[in-house]
Amino acid sequence: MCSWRTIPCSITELCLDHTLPSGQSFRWKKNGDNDWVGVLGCSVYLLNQTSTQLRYKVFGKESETKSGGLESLSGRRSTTKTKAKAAKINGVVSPSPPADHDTVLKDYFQLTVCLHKLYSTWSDVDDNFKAVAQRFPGVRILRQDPVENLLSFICSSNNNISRISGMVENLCVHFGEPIVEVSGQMYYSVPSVDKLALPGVEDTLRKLGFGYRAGFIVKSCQTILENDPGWLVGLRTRPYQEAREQLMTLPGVGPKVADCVCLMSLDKPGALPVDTHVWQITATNYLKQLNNTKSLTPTVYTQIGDFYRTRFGEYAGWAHSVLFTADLRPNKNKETEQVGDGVAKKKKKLK
DNA sequence: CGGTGACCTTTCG
DNA sequence: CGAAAGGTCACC
Repeated sequence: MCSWRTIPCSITELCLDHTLPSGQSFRWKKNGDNDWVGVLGCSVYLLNQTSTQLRYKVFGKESETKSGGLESLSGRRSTTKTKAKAAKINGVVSPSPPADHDTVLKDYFQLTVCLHKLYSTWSDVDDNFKAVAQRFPGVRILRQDPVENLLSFICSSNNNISRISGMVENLCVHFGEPIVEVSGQMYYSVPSVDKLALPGVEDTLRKLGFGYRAGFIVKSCQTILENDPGWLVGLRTRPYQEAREQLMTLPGVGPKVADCVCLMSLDKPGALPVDTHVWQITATNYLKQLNNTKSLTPTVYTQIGDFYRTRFGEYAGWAHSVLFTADLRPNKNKETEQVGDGVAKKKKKLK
Protein backbone atom coordinates (compact mmCIF):
# COMPACT_ATOMS: atom_id res chain seq x y z
CA MET A 1 0.00 0.00 0.00
CA CYS A 2 1.34 3.34 -0.92
CA SER A 3 1.41 6.04 1.67
CA TRP A 4 -0.48 9.27 1.71
CA ARG A 5 0.88 12.14 -0.30
CA THR A 6 0.41 15.62 0.98
CA ILE A 7 -0.16 19.12 -0.27
CA PRO A 8 0.19 22.06 2.11
CA CYS A 9 -3.25 23.58 2.48
CA SER A 10 -5.03 25.21 5.38
CA ILE A 11 -8.48 23.88 6.17
CA THR A 12 -9.72 27.47 5.99
CA GLU A 13 -8.57 27.58 2.37
CA LEU A 14 -10.29 24.31 1.51
CA CYS A 15 -12.66 22.31 3.67
CA LEU A 16 -13.54 19.05 1.94
CA ASP A 17 -16.55 18.42 4.16
CA HIS A 18 -18.03 21.75 3.17
CA THR A 19 -17.00 21.87 -0.46
CA LEU A 20 -17.46 18.35 -1.82
CA PRO A 21 -21.12 17.94 -0.80
CA SER A 22 -22.08 21.48 -1.78
CA GLY A 23 -23.93 20.44 -4.90
CA GLN A 24 -21.22 21.23 -7.43
CA SER A 25 -20.06 17.76 -8.30
CA PHE A 26 -22.25 14.75 -7.71
CA ARG A 27 -19.49 12.19 -7.80
CA TRP A 28 -17.70 12.47 -4.46
CA LYS A 29 -18.63 10.00 -1.78
CA LYS A 30 -17.74 9.96 1.87
CA ASN A 31 -15.75 6.87 2.75
CA GLY A 32 -15.77 6.27 6.47
CA ASP A 33 -15.52 9.24 8.78
CA ASN A 34 -12.75 11.16 7.12
CA ASP A 35 -12.09 10.10 3.58
CA TRP A 36 -13.65 11.20 0.33
CA VAL A 37 -13.46 9.13 -2.86
CA GLY A 38 -14.02 10.40 -6.33
CA VAL A 39 -12.90 10.27 -9.92
CA LEU A 40 -10.81 12.90 -11.64
CA GLY A 41 -10.01 12.11 -15.25
CA CYS A 42 -8.80 8.54 -15.41
CA SER A 43 -7.86 8.15 -11.79
CA VAL A 44 -9.62 7.49 -8.54
CA TYR A 45 -8.65 9.81 -5.73
CA LEU A 46 -8.92 9.17 -2.04
CA LEU A 47 -8.79 12.42 -0.08
CA ASN A 48 -8.71 13.60 3.48
CA GLN A 49 -7.16 16.48 5.32
CA THR A 50 -5.70 17.86 8.51
CA SER A 51 -5.80 21.48 9.58
CA THR A 52 -2.70 22.20 7.54
CA GLN A 53 -2.61 19.74 4.69
CA LEU A 54 -4.57 18.01 2.02
CA ARG A 55 -3.72 14.30 1.85
CA TYR A 56 -4.39 11.93 -0.99
CA LYS A 57 -3.87 8.57 -2.61
CA VAL A 58 -4.41 7.75 -6.25
CA PHE A 59 -5.60 4.55 -7.83
CA GLY A 60 -5.84 3.49 -11.43
CA LYS A 61 -4.16 4.44 -14.63
CA GLU A 62 -1.94 7.39 -14.60
CA SER A 63 -3.89 10.42 -15.57
CA GLU A 64 -3.06 11.96 -18.87
CA THR A 65 -4.39 15.24 -17.63
CA LYS A 66 -2.08 18.16 -17.93
CA SER A 67 -2.34 21.15 -15.74
CA GLY A 68 -5.04 23.46 -16.96
CA GLY A 69 -6.24 21.17 -19.67
CA LEU A 70 -9.05 18.79 -19.03
CA GLU A 71 -9.63 18.65 -22.72
CA SER A 72 -8.70 15.04 -23.13
CA LEU A 73 -11.32 14.09 -20.58
CA SER A 74 -14.03 15.99 -22.25
CA GLY A 75 -14.96 13.71 -25.02
CA ARG A 76 -13.09 15.64 -27.60
CA ARG A 77 -12.74 13.69 -30.73
CA SER A 78 -10.20 16.12 -31.97
CA THR A 79 -7.94 13.16 -31.41
CA THR A 80 -4.64 13.62 -33.19
CA LYS A 81 -2.99 15.89 -30.68
CA THR A 82 -4.49 14.51 -27.51
CA LYS A 83 -3.91 11.01 -28.76
CA ALA A 84 -0.25 11.71 -29.25
CA LYS A 85 0.02 12.92 -25.70
CA ALA A 86 -1.98 10.10 -24.23
CA ALA A 87 0.20 7.55 -25.96
CA LYS A 88 3.04 8.57 -23.73
CA ILE A 89 1.61 6.95 -20.67
CA ASN A 90 3.69 4.24 -19.08
CA GLY A 91 0.52 2.50 -18.07
CA VAL A 92 1.99 0.73 -15.10
CA VAL A 93 -0.20 -0.30 -12.24
CA SER A 94 2.38 1.55 -10.29
CA PRO A 95 2.19 1.73 -6.53
CA SER A 96 3.69 5.19 -6.58
CA PRO A 97 1.52 7.91 -8.01
CA PRO A 98 2.91 9.92 -10.88
CA ALA A 99 4.43 13.26 -10.07
CA ASP A 100 1.64 15.18 -11.62
CA HIS A 101 -1.23 14.44 -9.28
CA ASP A 102 -0.37 17.37 -7.08
CA THR A 103 -0.99 19.53 -10.10
CA VAL A 104 -4.29 17.88 -10.88
CA LEU A 105 -5.58 18.51 -7.37
CA LYS A 106 -4.27 22.05 -7.15
CA ASP A 107 -6.01 22.75 -10.42
CA TYR A 108 -9.26 21.04 -9.44
CA PHE A 109 -9.47 22.88 -6.14
CA GLN A 110 -8.10 26.11 -7.63
CA LEU A 111 -5.70 26.44 -4.75
CA THR A 112 -4.01 29.47 -6.23
CA VAL A 113 -7.13 31.47 -5.44
CA CYS A 114 -6.72 32.86 -1.94
CA LEU A 115 -10.04 32.11 -0.27
CA HIS A 116 -9.03 33.64 3.03
CA LYS A 117 -8.73 37.10 1.50
CA LEU A 118 -12.01 36.75 -0.34
CA TYR A 119 -13.87 35.70 2.81
CA SER A 120 -12.44 38.68 4.60
CA THR A 121 -13.53 41.09 1.90
CA TRP A 122 -17.02 39.61 1.63
CA SER A 123 -17.45 39.64 5.40
CA ASP A 124 -16.72 43.34 5.41
CA VAL A 125 -19.51 44.12 2.99
CA ASP A 126 -22.21 41.71 4.12
CA ASP A 127 -23.31 40.72 7.61
CA ASN A 128 -25.21 37.68 6.43
CA PHE A 129 -22.12 36.47 4.71
CA LYS A 130 -20.04 37.08 7.78
CA ALA A 131 -22.32 34.94 9.92
CA VAL A 132 -22.50 32.08 7.42
CA ALA A 133 -18.76 32.23 6.82
CA GLN A 134 -18.04 31.49 10.46
CA ARG A 135 -20.04 28.30 10.27
CA PHE A 136 -18.80 27.30 6.82
CA PRO A 137 -15.14 28.07 6.24
CA GLY A 138 -13.26 26.67 3.29
CA VAL A 139 -16.07 26.52 0.75
CA ARG A 140 -14.60 26.96 -2.69
CA ILE A 141 -15.60 26.49 -6.29
CA LEU A 142 -14.25 23.39 -8.02
CA ARG A 143 -12.76 23.57 -11.47
CA GLN A 144 -14.58 20.66 -13.03
CA ASP A 145 -14.43 18.88 -16.34
CA PRO A 146 -16.87 20.86 -18.52
CA VAL A 147 -18.55 17.73 -19.85
CA GLU A 148 -19.18 16.25 -16.43
CA ASN A 149 -20.39 19.60 -15.23
CA LEU A 150 -22.71 20.08 -18.18
CA LEU A 151 -24.23 16.60 -18.08
CA SER A 152 -24.74 16.81 -14.33
CA PHE A 153 -26.66 20.03 -14.50
CA ILE A 154 -28.73 19.07 -17.50
CA CYS A 155 -29.86 16.26 -15.21
CA SER A 156 -30.55 18.71 -12.40
CA SER A 157 -33.57 20.42 -13.90
CA ASN A 158 -36.78 20.02 -11.96
CA ASN A 159 -35.10 17.24 -10.03
CA ASN A 160 -33.82 16.32 -6.61
CA ILE A 161 -30.22 15.86 -5.52
CA SER A 162 -30.62 12.23 -4.72
CA ARG A 163 -31.88 11.32 -8.14
CA ILE A 164 -29.37 13.57 -9.88
CA SER A 165 -26.52 11.71 -8.20
CA GLY A 166 -27.93 8.40 -9.32
CA MET A 167 -28.30 9.61 -12.87
CA VAL A 168 -24.71 10.87 -13.07
CA GLU A 169 -23.57 7.56 -11.66
CA ASN A 170 -25.58 5.74 -14.30
CA LEU A 171 -24.08 7.82 -17.08
CA CYS A 172 -20.61 6.83 -15.97
CA VAL A 173 -21.33 3.16 -15.32
CA HIS A 174 -23.13 2.63 -18.62
CA PHE A 175 -21.18 4.91 -20.95
CA GLY A 176 -17.88 5.66 -19.24
CA GLU A 177 -14.76 3.49 -19.05
CA PRO A 178 -13.96 1.33 -16.05
CA ILE A 179 -10.91 2.68 -14.27
CA VAL A 180 -10.06 0.49 -11.33
CA GLU A 181 -11.64 -1.35 -8.47
CA VAL A 182 -11.05 0.09 -5.04
CA SER A 183 -12.16 -1.87 -2.00
CA GLY A 184 -14.59 -3.92 -3.99
CA GLN A 185 -16.05 -0.99 -5.85
CA MET A 186 -15.46 -0.30 -9.54
CA TYR A 187 -15.03 3.31 -10.60
CA TYR A 188 -15.78 4.73 -14.03
CA SER A 189 -14.74 7.77 -15.98
CA VAL A 190 -17.16 10.38 -17.25
CA PRO A 191 -18.37 9.25 -20.68
CA SER A 192 -17.15 10.96 -23.80
CA VAL A 193 -19.69 12.98 -25.73
CA ASP A 194 -19.05 10.64 -28.66
CA LYS A 195 -20.47 7.71 -26.75
CA LEU A 196 -23.55 9.61 -25.71
CA ALA A 197 -24.23 10.93 -29.19
CA LEU A 198 -24.67 7.44 -30.61
CA PRO A 199 -28.05 6.27 -31.88
CA GLY A 200 -30.08 4.32 -29.36
CA VAL A 201 -28.62 6.09 -26.37
CA GLU A 202 -31.73 8.15 -25.77
CA ASP A 203 -33.84 5.00 -25.46
CA THR A 204 -31.34 3.48 -23.08
CA LEU A 205 -31.32 6.58 -20.93
CA ARG A 206 -35.09 6.59 -20.83
CA LYS A 207 -35.03 3.03 -19.62
CA LEU A 208 -32.53 4.06 -16.99
CA GLY A 209 -35.02 6.58 -15.65
CA PHE A 210 -33.69 9.83 -17.09
CA GLY A 211 -37.11 10.91 -18.27
CA TYR A 212 -37.23 13.82 -20.67
CA ARG A 213 -33.61 14.68 -19.87
CA ALA A 214 -32.53 11.71 -22.00
CA GLY A 215 -33.24 13.71 -25.14
CA PHE A 216 -31.48 16.78 -23.82
CA ILE A 217 -28.32 14.83 -23.05
CA VAL A 218 -28.09 13.10 -26.40
CA LYS A 219 -28.94 16.19 -28.42
CA SER A 220 -26.53 18.35 -26.46
CA CYS A 221 -23.73 15.87 -27.09
CA GLN A 222 -24.59 15.78 -30.78
CA THR A 223 -24.53 19.55 -30.90
CA ILE A 224 -21.15 19.63 -29.20
CA LEU A 225 -19.81 17.28 -31.86
CA GLU A 226 -21.19 19.47 -34.60
CA ASN A 227 -19.25 22.42 -33.25
CA ASP A 228 -15.51 22.81 -33.72
CA PRO A 229 -13.34 20.49 -31.66
CA GLY A 230 -12.44 22.24 -28.46
CA TRP A 231 -15.47 24.49 -28.65
CA LEU A 232 -16.71 23.69 -25.15
CA VAL A 233 -13.46 23.89 -23.26
CA GLY A 234 -12.52 26.85 -25.44
CA LEU A 235 -15.27 28.82 -23.74
CA ARG A 236 -12.89 29.08 -20.80
CA THR A 237 -11.09 31.84 -22.55
CA ARG A 238 -14.15 33.65 -23.87
CA PRO A 239 -15.93 36.44 -21.99
CA TYR A 240 -18.64 35.39 -19.53
CA GLN A 241 -21.61 36.64 -21.52
CA GLU A 242 -20.43 35.00 -24.68
CA ALA A 243 -19.75 31.68 -22.98
CA ARG A 244 -23.20 31.82 -21.43
CA GLU A 245 -24.93 32.52 -24.73
CA GLN A 246 -23.02 29.74 -26.42
CA LEU A 247 -23.94 27.22 -23.75
CA MET A 248 -27.59 28.16 -24.05
CA THR A 249 -27.60 26.98 -27.65
CA LEU A 250 -27.52 23.45 -26.20
CA PRO A 251 -30.85 21.74 -25.59
CA GLY A 252 -31.68 21.51 -21.92
CA VAL A 253 -29.39 24.39 -21.07
CA GLY A 254 -31.17 27.51 -19.89
CA PRO A 255 -29.89 30.44 -17.85
CA LYS A 256 -29.42 28.54 -14.62
CA VAL A 257 -27.59 25.53 -16.04
CA ALA A 258 -25.46 27.79 -18.22
CA ASP A 259 -24.39 29.74 -15.16
CA CYS A 260 -23.56 26.56 -13.27
CA VAL A 261 -21.27 25.48 -16.07
CA CYS A 262 -19.74 28.94 -16.43
CA LEU A 263 -19.00 29.06 -12.73
CA MET A 264 -17.92 25.49 -12.07
CA SER A 265 -15.90 24.55 -15.11
CA LEU A 266 -15.42 27.51 -17.42
CA ASP A 267 -13.48 29.91 -15.22
CA LYS A 268 -16.24 32.49 -14.79
CA PRO A 269 -16.11 33.31 -11.08
CA GLY A 270 -18.74 36.01 -11.45
CA ALA A 271 -21.33 33.66 -12.90
CA LEU A 272 -24.13 33.27 -10.41
CA PRO A 273 -26.71 30.50 -10.78
CA VAL A 274 -30.14 31.59 -9.59
CA ASP A 275 -32.54 28.80 -8.76
CA THR A 276 -35.96 29.08 -7.15
CA HIS A 277 -34.40 28.76 -3.75
CA VAL A 278 -31.88 31.55 -4.26
CA TRP A 279 -34.66 33.66 -5.70
CA GLN A 280 -36.87 33.18 -2.64
CA ILE A 281 -34.13 33.76 -0.11
CA THR A 282 -32.87 36.80 -1.94
CA ALA A 283 -36.34 38.29 -2.12
CA THR A 284 -36.83 37.71 1.59
CA ASN A 285 -33.48 38.88 2.86
CA TYR A 286 -32.07 41.30 0.35
CA LEU A 287 -34.34 42.54 -2.39
CA LYS A 288 -37.75 42.92 -0.80
CA GLN A 289 -39.16 44.43 -3.93
CA LEU A 290 -38.87 40.98 -5.49
CA ASN A 291 -41.33 39.59 -2.98
CA ASN A 292 -44.19 40.19 -5.34
CA THR A 293 -42.52 38.65 -8.36
CA LYS A 294 -44.50 35.66 -9.46
CA SER A 295 -41.86 33.72 -11.26
CA LEU A 296 -38.17 33.68 -11.96
CA THR A 297 -38.23 35.57 -15.24
CA PRO A 298 -35.05 36.47 -17.11
CA THR A 299 -35.35 40.02 -15.83
CA VAL A 300 -35.57 38.97 -12.20
CA TYR A 301 -32.81 36.47 -12.79
CA THR A 302 -30.49 39.20 -14.05
CA GLN A 303 -31.42 41.58 -11.24
CA ILE A 304 -30.46 39.01 -8.64
CA GLY A 305 -27.16 38.14 -10.29
CA ASP A 306 -26.27 41.78 -10.75
CA PHE A 307 -27.13 42.55 -7.16
CA TYR A 308 -24.66 39.97 -5.87
CA ARG A 309 -22.03 40.88 -8.43
CA THR A 310 -22.23 44.50 -7.34
CA ARG A 311 -21.98 43.54 -3.71
CA PHE A 312 -19.32 40.83 -3.84
CA GLY A 313 -17.36 41.74 -6.93
CA GLU A 314 -15.48 39.66 -9.43
CA TYR A 315 -15.81 36.40 -7.50
CA ALA A 316 -19.48 36.84 -6.66
CA GLY A 317 -20.26 33.31 -7.80
CA TRP A 318 -17.87 31.99 -5.18
CA ALA A 319 -19.46 34.11 -2.49
CA HIS A 320 -22.88 32.89 -3.52
CA SER A 321 -21.85 29.27 -3.08
CA VAL A 322 -20.78 30.01 0.49
CA LEU A 323 -23.93 31.95 1.22
CA PHE A 324 -26.25 29.20 0.07
CA THR A 325 -24.26 26.09 0.94
CA ALA A 326 -25.94 25.81 4.31
CA ASP A 327 -29.30 25.46 2.67
CA LEU A 328 -28.39 22.45 0.57
CA ARG A 329 -27.20 20.29 3.38
CA PRO A 330 -29.34 17.22 3.85
CA ASN A 331 -29.28 17.57 7.61
CA LYS A 332 -29.80 21.24 7.80
CA ASN A 333 -31.51 22.31 10.97
CA LYS A 334 -34.95 23.56 10.16
CA GLU A 335 -34.93 25.84 13.16
CA THR A 336 -31.91 27.68 11.97
CA GLU A 337 -32.42 27.55 8.27
CA GLN A 338 -31.64 30.99 7.00
CA VAL A 339 -29.10 32.99 5.20
CA GLY A 340 -27.03 34.28 7.99
CA ASP A 341 -28.09 34.18 11.59
CA GLY A 342 -31.18 35.87 12.83
CA VAL A 343 -32.70 36.69 9.50
CA ALA A 344 -36.13 35.32 8.89
CA LYS A 345 -36.55 33.20 5.88
CA LYS A 346 -39.07 31.40 3.82
CA LYS A 347 -42.06 33.21 2.76
CA LYS A 348 -45.00 31.01 2.32
CA LYS A 349 -45.82 29.78 -1.04
CA LEU A 350 -48.49 31.59 -2.89
CA LYS A 351 -50.36 29.68 -5.44
C1' DC B 1 -41.67 41.29 -21.72
C1' DG B 2 -44.45 38.17 -18.40
C1' DG B 3 -47.61 34.16 -17.54
C1' DT B 4 -48.87 29.18 -18.15
C1' DG B 5 -48.48 24.31 -18.66
C1' DA B 6 -46.21 20.18 -19.95
C1' DC B 7 -42.33 17.37 -19.26
C1' DC B 8 -40.31 11.91 -16.76
C1' DT B 9 -39.45 9.89 -12.57
C1' DT B 10 -37.98 9.53 -8.02
C1' DT B 11 -37.83 11.17 -3.51
C1' DC B 12 -39.80 13.42 0.07
C1' DG B 13 -43.24 14.65 3.71
C1' DC C 1 -50.36 8.93 -1.57
C1' DG C 2 -49.74 13.69 -3.70
C1' DA C 3 -46.38 17.34 -3.95
C1' DA C 4 -41.97 18.89 -4.88
C1' DA C 5 -37.72 18.45 -6.81
C1' DG C 6 -31.15 23.30 -7.74
C1' DG C 7 -35.45 24.15 -14.89
C1' DT C 8 -36.32 24.36 -19.77
C1' DC C 9 -39.12 24.93 -23.72
C1' DA C 10 -43.04 26.19 -26.45
C1' DC C 11 -46.72 29.07 -26.88
C1' DC C 12 -49.79 32.99 -25.95
